[in-house]
Amino acid sequence: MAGIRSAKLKRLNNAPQCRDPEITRSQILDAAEEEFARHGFKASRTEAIAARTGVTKAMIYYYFQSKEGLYRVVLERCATTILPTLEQMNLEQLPPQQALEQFVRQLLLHTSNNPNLPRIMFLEAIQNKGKYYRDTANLFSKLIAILERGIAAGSFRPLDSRHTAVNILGTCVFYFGALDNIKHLWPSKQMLSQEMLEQHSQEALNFILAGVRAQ
Amino acid sequence: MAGIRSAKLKRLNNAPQCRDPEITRSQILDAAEEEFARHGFKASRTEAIAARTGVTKAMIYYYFQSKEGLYRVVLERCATTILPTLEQMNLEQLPPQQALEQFVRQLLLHTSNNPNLPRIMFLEAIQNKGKYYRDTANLFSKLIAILERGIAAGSFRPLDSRHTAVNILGTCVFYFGALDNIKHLWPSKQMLSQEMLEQHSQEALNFILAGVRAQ
DNA sequence: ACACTAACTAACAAGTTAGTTAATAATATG
DNA sequence: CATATTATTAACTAACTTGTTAGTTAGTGT
Repeated sequence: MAGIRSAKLKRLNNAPQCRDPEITRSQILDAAEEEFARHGFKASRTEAIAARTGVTKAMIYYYFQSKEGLYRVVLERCATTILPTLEQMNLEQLPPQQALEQFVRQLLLHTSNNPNLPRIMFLEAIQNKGKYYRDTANLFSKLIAILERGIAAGSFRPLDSRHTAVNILGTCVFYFGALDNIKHLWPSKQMLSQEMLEQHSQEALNFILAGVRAQ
Repeated sequence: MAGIRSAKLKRLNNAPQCRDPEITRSQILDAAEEEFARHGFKASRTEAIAARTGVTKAMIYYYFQSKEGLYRVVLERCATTILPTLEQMNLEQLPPQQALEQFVRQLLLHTSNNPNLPRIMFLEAIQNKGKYYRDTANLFSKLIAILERGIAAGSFRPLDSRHTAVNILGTCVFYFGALDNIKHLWPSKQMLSQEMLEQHSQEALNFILAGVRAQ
């Protein structure tokens, strides 16, 4: 147990109280993301977020004005990356099967890197009816376009593109949303370990490609 | 604006104050199920549940002792039906393909009749880490058994049974969990209408059967 | 060394929410 | 029909949570 003076200079697990706005701000965001992904907006406690960060509750208001302000920034930070990446891939120019495979691979990679994202989006949609964030629309329309191209080309079976898009998205993200419902199936594994994420990605991809293929 | 006296005798939309414990109890349960399915345990307000029912908050404590007591009963009521039904179907005796089809049909029927169930289970798992309810285990082991039988018999491709079980369950219930994320895809439809539920069931079944089939 | 500012804290005010209680209205029963 | 019982309410309390404020500490330029 170090002296009071030195403890005062530390943050969290012996990280020094940094007094660096960039760092503090992003530490609060990280903590908030975890908290919001578990509890949703309303049931999250600003006090708990502050405690995780190792900083006072007042800092949330110093940097983000309100609990809602913090929540908005968390949502924005979560949601930015995937679409631009998909745009760059020029999936329209690939044959439908390959386009679908690339789309799914990218989505799985993205969720593997941001496992909180599906839960935050669920909770946001369920609890706040998308008041603070919508915009899964673009993702869906990209996927639907690929599916319809594939049906027209005869490489996919004659499926309903919208329902199937939902089922594909579901297969990719359900694993993350249901983490705590299913972890008992792998008693000795960490659900977010590299190994498990790769397994999930591989199995999800196989399942999806088999699920749409014209026999 | 009717007189105060007459207003006092009514419940909800002009339903008379019934004073029937059976009815009141189950009305509270219905209201609580909706509320808990939207907000989870912590963020649900007893006041809001009471208001939905058209009864005073104190009635929750009269019938269920505590908010937690009410929540437990809601969870139990949600979760009871599916497993016994599956047991009675003697799926072990059917060939794997048929067993899987029956399993999935039954699960889809059950979730269609109880669309709050998936969301409540999500929220319970995410927010409370299954403190109040676990027991998706039996459902999973039944499904895994069918899959492994099918792989051994060569009627299913060589998939990972646990991951695939998760993907199958996910395909069945994701629709209900993500209701608010996806409803924009059908601007003119009601997501829980008979028509849409049948479509979802049909498409989910096709997707799943195609997803596991050998070759 | 000194003034100045940005980052931060502790303590509190205001509002919300779970749970209680004492009284009252409807119903059943002898 | 009087009385006991059960269902229900209104008004309250205690605990909790958001947001505020007044003041403290650490760094920076002079």
